[in-house]
Amino acid sequence: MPEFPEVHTISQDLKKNIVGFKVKNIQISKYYKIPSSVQVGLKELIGKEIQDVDNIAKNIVLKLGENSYLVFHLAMTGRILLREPPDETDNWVKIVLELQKDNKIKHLKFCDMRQFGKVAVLSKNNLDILTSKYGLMPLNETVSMENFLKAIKSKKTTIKNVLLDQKIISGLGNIYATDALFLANINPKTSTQDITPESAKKLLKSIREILNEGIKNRGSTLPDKMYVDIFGNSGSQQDHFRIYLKNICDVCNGKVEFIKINGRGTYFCPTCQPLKTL
DNA sequence: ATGTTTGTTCCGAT
DNA sequence: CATCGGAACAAACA
Repeated sequence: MPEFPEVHTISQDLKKNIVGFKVKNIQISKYYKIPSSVQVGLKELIGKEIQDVDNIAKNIVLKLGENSYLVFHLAMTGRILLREPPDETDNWVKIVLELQKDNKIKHLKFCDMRQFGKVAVLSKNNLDILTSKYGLMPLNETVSMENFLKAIKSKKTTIKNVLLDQKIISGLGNIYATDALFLANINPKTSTQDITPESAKKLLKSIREILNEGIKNRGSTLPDKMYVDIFGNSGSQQDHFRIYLKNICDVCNGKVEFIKINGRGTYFCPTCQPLKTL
């Protein structure tokens, strides 16, 4: 679900709206099964002030002190909502942080229908360890085509698979990877070993274009409405999908093919994305 | 009842 | 060792 543009939208909106607030109380749903160590870590946040919010790959990171970071991973169906009381109407609420600044109260809710999401309270050292597990961030301007090509070639698999491997390239999920490959005219089944410097250059440019557009449009909200921003509003990138969910190619009017690669639904146009082998 | 889903991890097979 | 496919986590929907 949330990929980089969605997570980035959430973390930036949180930053604007909760920095300076203190954690007044924390409620954990009794139906939500998390390790007791995490429950203890959460309770230790009471009384601390939110100093900063950012994201590391698809993780949302709240800084509550030099050595105390609250990290959420939303996986498929996680949501972060910021509500002002009274506010009892949200579904699948697992954790509520009651925040206070002066006389203002806000409720930061972590919701998760399928419960594949993760929450953790990490020390600076453990946050650094988490950070080190992620590969290059395509939007980082210091990433060159050479770095990117080297990362791609470090694994022998399909280009689609390597784009989704967070240890190699971080932030892309199924939707944005699918659209970026279409934009770069690369067949998703192409072997990483067959990617040329020219196509790597075009792919990096396409990934940046699609991620920046996703950020500008505040993410993608599919028909199931699972992703919404912290205020409960939908994004609009779904109105600009290049090939994801489509039946007919917008460019050539040919029939879009739908296949599974590593179990993930993959759309591609056989005409615009021919399979090339060296 | 079956198949599908934006993510990640682990296991066994190859 | 590298990689793949499937299962698992759990819930809603068509």
